[in-house]
Amino acid sequence: MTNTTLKLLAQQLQLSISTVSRALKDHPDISASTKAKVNALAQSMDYEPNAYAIQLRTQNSKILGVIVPAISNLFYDSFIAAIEEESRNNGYALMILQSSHNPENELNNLKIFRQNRVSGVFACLSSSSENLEVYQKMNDRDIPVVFFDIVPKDNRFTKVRMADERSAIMAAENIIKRNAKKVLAIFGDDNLSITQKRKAAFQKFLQDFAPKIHCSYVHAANTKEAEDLMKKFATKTQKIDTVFCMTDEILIGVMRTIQELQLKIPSDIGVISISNGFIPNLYYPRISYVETSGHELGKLAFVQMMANMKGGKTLTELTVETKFIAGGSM
Amino acid sequence: MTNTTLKLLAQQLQLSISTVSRALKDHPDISASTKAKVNALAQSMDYEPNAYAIQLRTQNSKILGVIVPAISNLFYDSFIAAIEEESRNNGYALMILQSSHNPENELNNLKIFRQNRVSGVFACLSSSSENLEVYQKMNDRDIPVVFFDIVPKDNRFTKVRMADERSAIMAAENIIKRNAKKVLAIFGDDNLSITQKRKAAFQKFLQDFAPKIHCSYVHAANTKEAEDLMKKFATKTQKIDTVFCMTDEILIGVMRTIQELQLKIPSDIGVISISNGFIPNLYYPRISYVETSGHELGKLAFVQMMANMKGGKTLTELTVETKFIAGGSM
DNA sequence: ATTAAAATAACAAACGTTTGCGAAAATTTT
DNA sequence: AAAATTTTCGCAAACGTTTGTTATTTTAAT
Repeated sequence: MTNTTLKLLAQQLQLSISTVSRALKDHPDISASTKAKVNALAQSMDYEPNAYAIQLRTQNSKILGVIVPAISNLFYDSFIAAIEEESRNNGYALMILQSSHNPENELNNLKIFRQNRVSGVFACLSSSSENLEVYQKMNDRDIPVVFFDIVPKDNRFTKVRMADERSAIMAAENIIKRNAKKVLAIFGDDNLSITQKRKAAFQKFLQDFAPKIHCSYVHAANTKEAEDLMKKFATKTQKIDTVFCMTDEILIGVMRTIQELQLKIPSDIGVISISNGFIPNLYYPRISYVETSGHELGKLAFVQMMANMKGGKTLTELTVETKFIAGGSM
Repeated sequence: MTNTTLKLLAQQLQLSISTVSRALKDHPDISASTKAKVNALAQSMDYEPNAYAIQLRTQNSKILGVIVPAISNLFYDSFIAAIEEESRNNGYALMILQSSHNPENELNNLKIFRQNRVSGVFACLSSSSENLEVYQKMNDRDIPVVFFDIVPKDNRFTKVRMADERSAIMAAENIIKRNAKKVLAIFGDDNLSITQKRKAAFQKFLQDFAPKIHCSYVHAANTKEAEDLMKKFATKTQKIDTVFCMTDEILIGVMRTIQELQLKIPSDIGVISISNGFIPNLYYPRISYVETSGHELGKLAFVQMMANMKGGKTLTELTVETKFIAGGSM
């Protein structure tokens, strides 16, 4: 069964293609009566305009590209869900590709985006040290690029990200408020700028405002490392009384150890993390966390995208603020 | 800056458009020397073919549509990740739309798919009692539809899903093996056929092979309900010794209560769930579960899609087998 | 040196739309 | 009733490809 086209409708109605086209878009040139006829037939033959023909003619694809490191990820999920919603409300569809943290895939994805003439792309870098030339070329072609989460230093681009320093400071604030004495602070991959920023801010704040607190700074690349680190520090003679987890992965490892050692939260140990909130709520008591909302970030990114597409360039680095969500773990 | 087109290349090279087109696809009619020239220029002007023009001409979009209830979902995530990977390897791109469990959105998404002339669609029903006519129309238009996870009863369609009965039986087996006396079995939304199947199989198996076990069957629509139900049953005089959780959401609620009441796993209470494995591994000890792999399902779905697209109709309902993953909770 | 065959490249139509422009029909104004 | 205006619609070109057919050139065969 072949698709219904304008031509087909036109033939059936003994009208020209252009008249049918205009009738369907409620063009003032067309009389009400023919509009009615056209719409009726279009409905009954369930005509759907061919998006490809339209794009070819209008040079406007109504498709936005998204590159994420992984779809299977709490944070990126909520980010995608947010821009999907916004896109839908604005007549756009999303083409989502994952880079799997691989720059080669990322490049290939961009090629697909260009072949599909996306009107814009949301990109999360798969590696911090990246060749940005290809993104620049997109911008040159008037295809706005909005970087999110893992963004380049280069400020020729529009970027949105969480307020990383602020969130680390918030965590530190609450550690001081808890009156902690001995803290274990577990950070993520040291190569990521996001880690460095958070760590620097956290460290400085603690030293400035609570120099007496003894804090051990360590890094865990994954859940297992976090689990082991926690075990090591929790069984020392000089026990820690508070642990800070920079990511969900770290929190998961830490919590496994806490449950294994049957430590009581918050009396034996206080726990605070940075998270979008899903993982912290899996436990009892709920873990207190500084919220980094992929959803919020997605909304902001979309606004920026629209701004870029409408007006001229808005070359700014915007951050979305974070807030502290009190659970029962501090 | 305008996009590079075949026409542009042809003008620069003083060749016809058709020659350039054929040169780029290594057509035997074109001499090696011109091919070289064409490729060189195409490269330097970084030409990317316009996917829309190609689709218009060839009537083949190389895009597959996916409808999931929610992107932010462990199971669907892994499903999407799997078909994304397969698609990429086969030259397809994905258009992912979420229905948010809303049939109206689902309908609208299908419209977008048709407008974009997708070559096939993977669909997870947002409601069990659904008007399938629109899907039938897709099939009539030679657009294969592969239903996954939540599938219609109607067997005009290709369906893939987890072996729901088997997984429920596996759980029951392990409950018997544990020598449980008093069991709480929490199932999900009773309206879903997936729930009914699992429950029926579970119940029958338990009655047939261990009629002495006392089992309470309840339903929880969300995490909170599961948490409350668990609290109610765990504080009864006649305490339960084992709990079965049909979904991750339920497991999360149950675990919150278990932690709150400080029950010891597995001595005070045994826990078993059906899950893709992420959530069960967040706890200590790790929760034993029957694995339902979205990844596996995705791969199977893709195979079915390709089969449908190549050969004739393969109207079958395939299931992917599940396996029991022993944690320390039984 | 002719002719036949093979290699190479150009022509043109088609895919389904949109849209500027012009033509015909209907209506209003003189 | 003729002219001016407005309403309604059709024509044709264009978007960037692919591909069947044809034309030209080169090479090989007689």
